[in-house]
Amino acid sequence: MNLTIAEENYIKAIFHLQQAEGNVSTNQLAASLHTKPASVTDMLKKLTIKSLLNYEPYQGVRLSKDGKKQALNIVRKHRLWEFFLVDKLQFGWDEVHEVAEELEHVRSKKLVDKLDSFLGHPKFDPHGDPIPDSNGNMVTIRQFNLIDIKISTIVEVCGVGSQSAELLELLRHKNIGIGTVLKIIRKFDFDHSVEIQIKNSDHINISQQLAQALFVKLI
Amino acid sequence: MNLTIAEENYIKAIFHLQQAEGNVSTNQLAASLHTKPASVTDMLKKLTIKSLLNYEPYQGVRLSKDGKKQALNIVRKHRLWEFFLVDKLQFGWDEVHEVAEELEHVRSKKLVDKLDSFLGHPKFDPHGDPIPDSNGNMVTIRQFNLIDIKISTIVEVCGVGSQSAELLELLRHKNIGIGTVLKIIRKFDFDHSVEIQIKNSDHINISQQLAQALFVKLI
DNA sequence: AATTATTTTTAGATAAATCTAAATAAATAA
DNA sequence: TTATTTATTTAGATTTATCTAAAAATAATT
Ligand SMILES: [Mn+2]
Ligand SMILES: [Mn+2]
Ligand SMILES: [Mn+2]
Ligand SMILES: [Mn+2]
Repeated sequence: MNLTIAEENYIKAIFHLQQAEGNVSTNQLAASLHTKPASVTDMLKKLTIKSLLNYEPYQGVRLSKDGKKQALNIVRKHRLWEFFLVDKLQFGWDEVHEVAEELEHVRSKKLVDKLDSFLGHPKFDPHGDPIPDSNGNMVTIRQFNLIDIKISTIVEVCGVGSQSAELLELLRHKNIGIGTVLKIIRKFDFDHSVEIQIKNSDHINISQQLAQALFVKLI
Repeated sequence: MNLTIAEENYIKAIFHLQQAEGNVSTNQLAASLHTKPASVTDMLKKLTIKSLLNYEPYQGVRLSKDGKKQALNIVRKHRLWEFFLVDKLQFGWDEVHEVAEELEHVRSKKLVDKLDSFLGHPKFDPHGDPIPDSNGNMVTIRQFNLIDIKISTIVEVCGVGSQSAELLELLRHKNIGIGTVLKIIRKFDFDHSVEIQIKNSDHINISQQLAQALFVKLI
């Protein structure tokens, strides 16, 4: 069954939202897709008929098994294209999201699989998010929020909490990216900021907001 | 001014049709876009309002200056993506048209220009068609129809008359592609077939229809 | 429990892109 | 030159995706 671009964007948004919380509400979806609740309700009815999700009025939605499968395929395409843009075309990691938002809708299984080979079957996209394989499986690593790491621990940045241009601009300025290895030097109770050290360079200060937007793994 | 995918497909179709003939008729466009004449008329009115073409009822259309500029940009994207698919992703030249038909609509000037660099600024797509640069300029080579070449002449295949899967399948079978160098051995008056020789292999016979679908240059 | 506020759905419109069937214009043939 | 055929346009519908405004359901507060 072939989905329209709008339908694919809804399916993907529901997928991401239901990871965090349980049922996804109409308002959440409207906010996430920059559209209006009334439009969301219409689309939910349509996707229900296509049995991509389970929806009862006023109760929010969750993807069906088939819906989840479709979502994983779109996420796979999105992240593979992001990897391509950064790795092959030298885009900055803060510039690729929008473009991938269009490329993800190109329909050709052969294209995706050949792209995957060409890129060397990458496991993570430029933002540290795992790339599903053609069966929808992806690696899961135990990742922690930087704000929760104890002093003196050495960790590696492996993900960011949002794709916003503002966050990525700040990270670029502080020289922090996926794979950056850093040590927690000190934590301040007043504003919950964190002092860290990257490699052997000077100590730098990370605000509470920024620390909460960084996911790390122990090494 | 941002065009929809449907508008871009119309603009590109008009561009290709007006190369061959003068004014492009409603029926020609309908056939080329696999749509109905009534739909074409509607779209022509819309594109006229956007001043992308000059249209008077019953007289057919031609692109305006701006329309031609838009068309060249779409053609550029289409051919660059085709080159990418064949050169980097190992697609066959007979498999790329459909996929490029979607990729050509991804809107990002930066993407196109970076792709162009990544590919090494190719001048021709896998079917031998010239790729416009970012200003809309493309090389023009004097090319002839194979059917018109004299006996004993040595030529190089540089283009095909159509992108149809049927043609490309036949060419693949006969081991003929862009860049193939061949010699005209004999021409038969009965069916206007042509006997040719590729490199030092055996003579093979080319039907009139096939010879008319092959463009070559003198070397 | 009754009132108020919030969320969600329905009703009714609109714009884009398409279609079929009918009307009209242009081209061709008798 | 009139009649016939062909090409093109108009009229009226349909599907998809959106919106605003109003109604209804649910949740939160007195
Ligand atoms: Mn998208
Ligand atoms: Mn990403
Ligand atoms: Mn296209
Ligand atoms: Mn081509």
